[in-house]
Amino acid sequence: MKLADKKELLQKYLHEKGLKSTTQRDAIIDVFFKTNTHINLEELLKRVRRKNPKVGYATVYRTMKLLTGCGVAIERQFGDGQTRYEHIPDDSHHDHCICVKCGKIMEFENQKIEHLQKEIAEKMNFTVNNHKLELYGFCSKCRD
Amino acid sequence: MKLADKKELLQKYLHEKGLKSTTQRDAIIDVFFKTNTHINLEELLKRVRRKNPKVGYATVYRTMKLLTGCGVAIERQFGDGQTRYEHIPDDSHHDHCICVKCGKIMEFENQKIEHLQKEIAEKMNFTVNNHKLELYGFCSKCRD
DNA sequence: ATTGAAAATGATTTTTACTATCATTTAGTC
DNA sequence: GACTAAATGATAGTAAAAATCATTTTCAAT
Repeated sequence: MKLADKKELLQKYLHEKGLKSTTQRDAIIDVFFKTNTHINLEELLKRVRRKNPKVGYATVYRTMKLLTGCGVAIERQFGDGQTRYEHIPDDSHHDHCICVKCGKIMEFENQKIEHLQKEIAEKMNFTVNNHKLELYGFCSKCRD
Repeated sequence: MKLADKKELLQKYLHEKGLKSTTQRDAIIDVFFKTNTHINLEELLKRVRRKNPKVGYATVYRTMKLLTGCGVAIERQFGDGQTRYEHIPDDSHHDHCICVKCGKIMEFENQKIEHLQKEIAEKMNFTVNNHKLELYGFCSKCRD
C-alpha cells in the first residue's frame, strides 16, 4: 500500500468511526510515517515533541493504538519487554532476523514463504490478517 | 528431542553450573513437561500448587528462566502482554495461528518453510538458533 | 459565525507483569 | 554431621501499558 493510500484509509477509518482529526494526531501520524525503524513509544514521543513539544505520552500511545486498529501500523514485541511499532510495508511483507547478542534487527522478505503461509491458513480454515516471522540467532559479527 | 533426553540435558546443565535439584524445582519441571499448551506463569504456578501448595511465584519464575537458559523451554509473547512458555518440540518445529478475537492458539508445522528459513539465513550470513512464525487473524468460528 | 455534543488531550494515577532483594532454609560435598 | 553455596518464598521495586478525569478542541447542525 502506498503512503497516500494509507492516509486515505486512515481518513476513511476516522470518519466511519466518528473520530476527529487533531493537530497532535496529525503530527504523530506524520512522524510515524517517516520512521523506517521499529520504533518504540518513548522514541516516537521524543521525535513528535521536536515538532510539537506539548504532545503527551498518552496521546502518542492512543494514536498508535488507533493506527494499529485501522491496520496501517503493526505492533511487535521482540522479547525485550518493549512494544515497537512498524508501518505495514508498501507492497510486500518483510520479516526479521534478530541478533540475540548485539540486538541488531535485519529485515528480509521472501515470497515463497508468504505463499506457503496462505496455503497453510486456508487448509486450517483460518483467515490471516497479519503475520510475524522472526529468526533469532547470531549475526555475522557476533558468531565466532 | 525426547522427554528423557530433555531431562538428561537438564541434569547435565544443573551439574555443570553447580546448581542443585530441589523438590520444588522437580515439581515445577514435572508439571511443565506435562503441559501441552502455551502456559503463562500464573497458570503454571496454579498447577504446581495443586501438587505442592507452598511453592512460591518467584521459584516458578526462576525455574522457567532456568529451563529457558538450558534450552528445554522457549519463551513466547503473542501480544497480550503475557510471557508464555512452551517446551521445545520432540522433533520438528511448529508455528502458531492466533485468533485475535477469541484468543485461540492453533499449531501447525511445515517443513518447506523451515527449509526456506535456513536458506534465507545462510544468504544473510546469519546463524539461526530459534524462530517464531505467527499468523494473526480469525479462526473459522470468529470470522463471519 | 455560533453553539453544543462528542471526542481528544495531557497530566496523572492505576494496573500488571516482570525482576530484584534478602533473611531463612536446604542440598550436597567433605 | 558440619560447612558452604545455592534455593526458596515473601515481598519490594520497576517499567511499560492502560485507565482516569478535568479541560480543551473539533465539527456538524444550526
